[in-house]
Amino acid sequence: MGKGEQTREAILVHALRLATKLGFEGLTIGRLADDLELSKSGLFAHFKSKENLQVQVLEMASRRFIDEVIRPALATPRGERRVRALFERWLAWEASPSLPGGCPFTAASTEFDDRPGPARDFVVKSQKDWLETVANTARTAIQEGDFDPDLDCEQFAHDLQGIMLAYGHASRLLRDPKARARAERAFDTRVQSARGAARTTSRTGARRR
Amino acid sequence: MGKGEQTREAILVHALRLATKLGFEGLTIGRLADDLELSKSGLFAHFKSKENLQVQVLEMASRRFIDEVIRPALATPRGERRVRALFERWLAWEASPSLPGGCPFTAASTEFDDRPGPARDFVVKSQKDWLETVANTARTAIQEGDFDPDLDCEQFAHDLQGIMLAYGHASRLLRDPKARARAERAFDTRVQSARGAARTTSRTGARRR
DNA sequence: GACAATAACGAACGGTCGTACTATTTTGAC
DNA sequence: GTCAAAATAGTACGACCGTTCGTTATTGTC
Repeated sequence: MGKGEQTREAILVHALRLATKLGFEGLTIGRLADDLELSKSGLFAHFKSKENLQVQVLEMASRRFIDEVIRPALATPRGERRVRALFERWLAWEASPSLPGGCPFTAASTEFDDRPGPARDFVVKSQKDWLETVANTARTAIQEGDFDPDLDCEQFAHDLQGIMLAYGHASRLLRDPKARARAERAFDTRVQSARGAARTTSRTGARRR
Repeated sequence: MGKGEQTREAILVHALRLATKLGFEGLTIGRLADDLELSKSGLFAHFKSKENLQVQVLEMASRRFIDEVIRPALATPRGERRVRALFERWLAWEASPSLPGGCPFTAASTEFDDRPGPARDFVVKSQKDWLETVANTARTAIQEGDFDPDLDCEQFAHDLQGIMLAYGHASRLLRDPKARARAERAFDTRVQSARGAARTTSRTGARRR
């Protein structure tokens, strides 16, 4: 890895940090250069525009999200347990020390929802991918016999999204110490209802139909 | 109402409009003055700082929220119906033409959650009040025998918040045409579970215990 | 209709924004 | 160690930011 790529990486790490606290518009090239003790123009040269910088920050966030949330969850056993892993990994992601302002996609979602452009496009794609991953994981939980075959997996993913957004709202804005417990309880309830009539109590490997 | 208050009101109306689309930091005095064909300094004189402007915009949003969501809902019969009214009024609020970028509190929540100051303080207070209103309404639904007496009303309010946030996410960012249906379904499911063992089928006025 | 109070304006301030250029330094291959 | 290439710095730009101040126009009261 050449020198250029090295500093570019360092810039993006810090930029992501900042973006979670100040937002992606609040993220500023001058501030970034000061913090990293680089000249504004030197930093700017790595990205050819601010829009580009924003997109690259989002791309790094996406890579990290896959590494820290999706990949580990996919390494757990299929079925409800994997759904649960996805959720727990997400909670850890949201509370990650390297994201002091919380999930960057949550911030980006409200910030770009009315601002067309490549940044918005990327956020939309990321969120759709994420929802699809959750829905697919729920589908495997059906196949494993954990979830009701009649479960609407897209609805399930949508509902999980709501639980996660509410968690961010309660913990970040309201600083509610019960936020975590609330999120877990909401999750448990939702999973419970997703089980439906799939199985009653015991965890055999048997599949329905 | 004197001339001053009149234009101040007009400014706030448009500022709220803008804030839903551009955010409260993106809201700019120059832009605001241009749009309303006022001088920057003339407009500025109405508020003594931008922070003040932001707070006053939030205050107007709060007044409108009470008029358009809370008050009408409180005019409906107590019990589950009132909870439902609260939710439906909120959906209308979020889609109101005068709020082209959606609910201003949703935007403000993520924007100010890491920025201390009077604006943040006001948003926190607003959201706490709102959650409390929802929880209290759920409590009356318990009293009416519609909801399970063991229902955790704060949890219920928290969950509704998640449903609403997910609705904004799906409709505003993802432009998902099914967003509304998803939100309604999530709401129905949550209400169903809040009923618990309170009543079985018929809607008599009978109370449990 | 006079006249104080209020509202709106115009110009300017120091700052910071993103960006464009040209120079200088540093890097890495030979 | 040389030398082209790559990375960084320096300077400047026009635009807009929030804010201040002195002036002018409008309002509402008597």
